[in-house]
Amino acid sequence: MTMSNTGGRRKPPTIHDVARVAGVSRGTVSRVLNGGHYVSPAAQEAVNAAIRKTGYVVNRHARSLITGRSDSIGFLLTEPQEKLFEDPNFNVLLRGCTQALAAHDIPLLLMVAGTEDERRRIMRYITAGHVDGVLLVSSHSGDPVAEQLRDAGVPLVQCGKPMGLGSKVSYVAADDRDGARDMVRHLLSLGRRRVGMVTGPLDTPGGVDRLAGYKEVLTEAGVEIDERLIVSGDYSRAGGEAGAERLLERAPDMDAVFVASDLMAQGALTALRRAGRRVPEDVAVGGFDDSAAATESVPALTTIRQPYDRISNEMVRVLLAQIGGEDPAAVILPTELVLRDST
Amino acid sequence: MTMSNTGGRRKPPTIHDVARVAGVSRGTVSRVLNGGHYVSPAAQEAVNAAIRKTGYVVNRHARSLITGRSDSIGFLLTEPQEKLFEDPNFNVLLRGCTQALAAHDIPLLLMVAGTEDERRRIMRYITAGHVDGVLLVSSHSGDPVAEQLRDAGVPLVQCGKPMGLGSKVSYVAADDRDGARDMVRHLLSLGRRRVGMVTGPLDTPGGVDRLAGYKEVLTEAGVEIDERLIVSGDYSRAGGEAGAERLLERAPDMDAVFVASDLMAQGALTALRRAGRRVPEDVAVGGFDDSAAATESVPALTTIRQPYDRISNEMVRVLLAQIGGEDPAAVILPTELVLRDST
DNA sequence: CTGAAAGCGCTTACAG
DNA sequence: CTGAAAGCGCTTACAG
Repeated sequence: MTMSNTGGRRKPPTIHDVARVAGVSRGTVSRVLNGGHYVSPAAQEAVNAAIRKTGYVVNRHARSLITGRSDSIGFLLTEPQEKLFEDPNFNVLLRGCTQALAAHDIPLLLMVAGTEDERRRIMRYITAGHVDGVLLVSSHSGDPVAEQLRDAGVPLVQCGKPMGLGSKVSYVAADDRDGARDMVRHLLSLGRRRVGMVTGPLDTPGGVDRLAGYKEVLTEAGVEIDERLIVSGDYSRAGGEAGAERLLERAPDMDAVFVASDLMAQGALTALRRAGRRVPEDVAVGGFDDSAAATESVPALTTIRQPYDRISNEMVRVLLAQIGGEDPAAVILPTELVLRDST
Repeated sequence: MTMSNTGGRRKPPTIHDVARVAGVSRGTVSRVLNGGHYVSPAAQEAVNAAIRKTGYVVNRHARSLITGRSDSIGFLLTEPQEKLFEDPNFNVLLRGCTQALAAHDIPLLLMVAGTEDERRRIMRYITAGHVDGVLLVSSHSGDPVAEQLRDAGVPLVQCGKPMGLGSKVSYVAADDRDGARDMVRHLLSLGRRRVGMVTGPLDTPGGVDRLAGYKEVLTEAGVEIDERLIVSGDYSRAGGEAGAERLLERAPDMDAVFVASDLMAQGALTALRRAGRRVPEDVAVGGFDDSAAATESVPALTTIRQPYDRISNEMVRVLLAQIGGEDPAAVILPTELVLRDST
């Protein structure tokens, strides 16, 4: 049981207090704190008892001053459009990373670099060594921040595959192409042949790779690729709505549509409803992400599940490994087709 | 321009380097860093130039070690049900606080205390002085964490009014009662007389106060309060759906319903649609929050806007003041009726 | 296995 | 206004 200091902040016990109570030197206490190597069981025992008795918690500032590590991680969101915050996927990711780090007793610093000014300030903060590494979440990958951090030698893991080639940056991503393939195969299996697509932004991996998967499966199935059936979106609900509208104009005989995000698919549902098309009877709709938007939509969306829990866990794992000296790594995680009412 | 260290992390410059370049003592550099009092303009100048030249950034760990302050703030989320993360309001709040703090150059540490274990760990972390203060966001206020922090003398601001009386905790909240009054008055002005309500949880201020506002206005208007027209919800979409369903059973003649959150209102729309009621023709629906859910709903929700930007700004302001020695304070912010298509 | 000692980078009285 | 010096709480070689 820790001592409760009622009212006012009492000066917390230091390693010196622990040493005195345990009847050992401060060096020995420190050794116990740092893994217990080269410490006799008796001393170990005495120190642990003293820690419990005094309610001692290590002063991280003092420790960091000497180790040069901060024992904290930055979660950096670069979002020119302030959009990512509204993305339901972002929440899952943030929560996942927070908890994965908490399991290692590492605090997460949330940093938002929306403007050029903020970007500069945060870069200085990071490169001054105030965090040991960075979990980077940006919308349009190929972000200059990623390169800057890498060039400054800051351990870094990106969420999603970086667009810039040979950038030598760690990342964790779902298998976009394979997920898209699963969805389009599913739509074809329903007998649909006029399958439209609303892509993501084509300067993002999710934009490019999901489109690639779509085209591949169609080609493999001997279905001709019709460019009128392809429009690009921006991952926003409004973008999905506009995209579906355009598709209906250009290809009124469309009987299915693969929309590259659930949020956009939600917008597409609105456009289809307005156009008098029944979902899934007239047009089957497939989304991507399996975010909250998928279950909230009416009808609920058939979609491709991105394993966000695993993604955040892997991001943390890879980052900690890199901080520990390992080389950068890329992790691609499998997706899963989730069947609901929209197909 | 700061020096770019390409590849590998070079040892950052210290106050000693700056002193040497500026031709002054480290004490003088420190004084410039800390407000520039008792420093001659010449020295001031020389130091600033040296800082620019060396790219010096203060080592916060060393500073914290001596000042006893951490110069960071914790954003603590206590959520037994992991629910808050999905709440669209939460995002706005988190982003607002992050940016308000960034303006003061103060990093925000995100902490999630979902389980008893996490709560314990985080309490130790906080009381050990690793943050200077805490922004507390909890669903059910009257949270034991708030009391523990207050008793430990940790500066603290809660989002939303604490339920426990006389708790002497700072908080920032929207005016729930007044907002509810505005909404119900609006519904009455439409000529509706059978106005139902789906409340929030009655162990939260938003639950209690919005209900109070509802009853007051009805009474003032000479409309009898019918308990069949009141059901309680849990702020979830599903809860709103179930609530509206129950209301329709108990009071089929209901011609309007005030739902205590947009998310619940979204659920209520689903239930109404299923029951064949047109919104707003048959039943007018009013929400609360003006969250993303309000504009995403079909029809878009008439609602009460909570000024989340101001709330987060005020939370930060009050917390920093309290850290600076001021007494706790309560801030109640006005709400605003936002008219859309559901009424 | 253990203690004494140096030192991490800063701030802050203390003299001047 | 300024410098020299002490000290914040820890870790880590260095002897033993």
